[in-house]
Amino acid sequence: VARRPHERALSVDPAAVPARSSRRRGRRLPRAFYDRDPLEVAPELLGKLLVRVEDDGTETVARIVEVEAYRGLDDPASHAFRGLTPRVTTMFGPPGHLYVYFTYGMHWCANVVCGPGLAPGAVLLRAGEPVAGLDRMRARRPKARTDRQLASGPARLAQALGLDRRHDGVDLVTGGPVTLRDDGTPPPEVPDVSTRIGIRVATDRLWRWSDPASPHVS
DNA sequence: ATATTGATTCAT
DNA sequence: TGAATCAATATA
Repeated sequence: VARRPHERALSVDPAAVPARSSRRRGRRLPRAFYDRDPLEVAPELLGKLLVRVEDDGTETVARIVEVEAYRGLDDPASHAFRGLTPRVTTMFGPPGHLYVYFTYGMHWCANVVCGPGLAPGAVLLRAGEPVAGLDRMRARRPKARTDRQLASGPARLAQALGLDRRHDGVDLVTGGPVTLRDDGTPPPEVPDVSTRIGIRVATDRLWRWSDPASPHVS
C-alpha cells in the first residue's frame, strides 16, 4: 500500500526521538572513548560537555576548554605513580569513571579515568565555559566576580558543578549524576599545547591542552 | 607576592 | 604519631 508524503512524515515513532536533554546536550561518550592512553583522550575532551544532574533534576553544564593528562607508570606527577593507595583506588579501576581528589586543604578537583584497560591514567579537567545552570553556579561560587571566574580553574570548575568527595568513582558512562557528552562541537583543530601547571616534577612534558579561542582558560 | 587550609602518605 | 607534601584560589 503506497503512502502519501504527509503520512510518511507522521510515521516516525515518537519513542525513537531522543529526549530533549539528549538532543540538546548531544550524545553521551561511550566507554571506548576513555579506554585509551590519557595523552590521546585529553585533547579530544576539549569541546565536550560536562553535565551535572542533581537529585532534584537541576542541570549545570560546562564546556571543557582546558585539560591535563596524567599517567601512572612513567609519570612522577601522577597520584598513581607510587602505586595503589586508598586515595587513588578510582584511578586503578576501569576507565570512564570520575576521580575526584582534595588538595591544598580546601579544593576539590575532578579527573576522568582513562586506560587502556586498568592502566592508571587520568585527565584533569582544568577549565570550563559555563553553558547552562549559570544561576546555580553563581550560587555555589559566591566569590566569582565575573562569569569567567565561575569555572576557569580545576577547583573552580568542580565547585561550580558541585563536585566533591561524593563523586569520586561515579561512572560517567552508564548514566548518573555526572556525564560527559558530545554535542557535535569538534575539538580545536590546533589546540594550545603547554606544560602542566602546579606540579614540581616532570614539568617538561607538554601534556596540557586548551582551546585557543576560549576566554575561559585558566 | 602571600595567607589560607586539611587530607594523604610515608617515615619513625 | 608526626612531618612533609600538595595537579589552587583569593586578596593584596
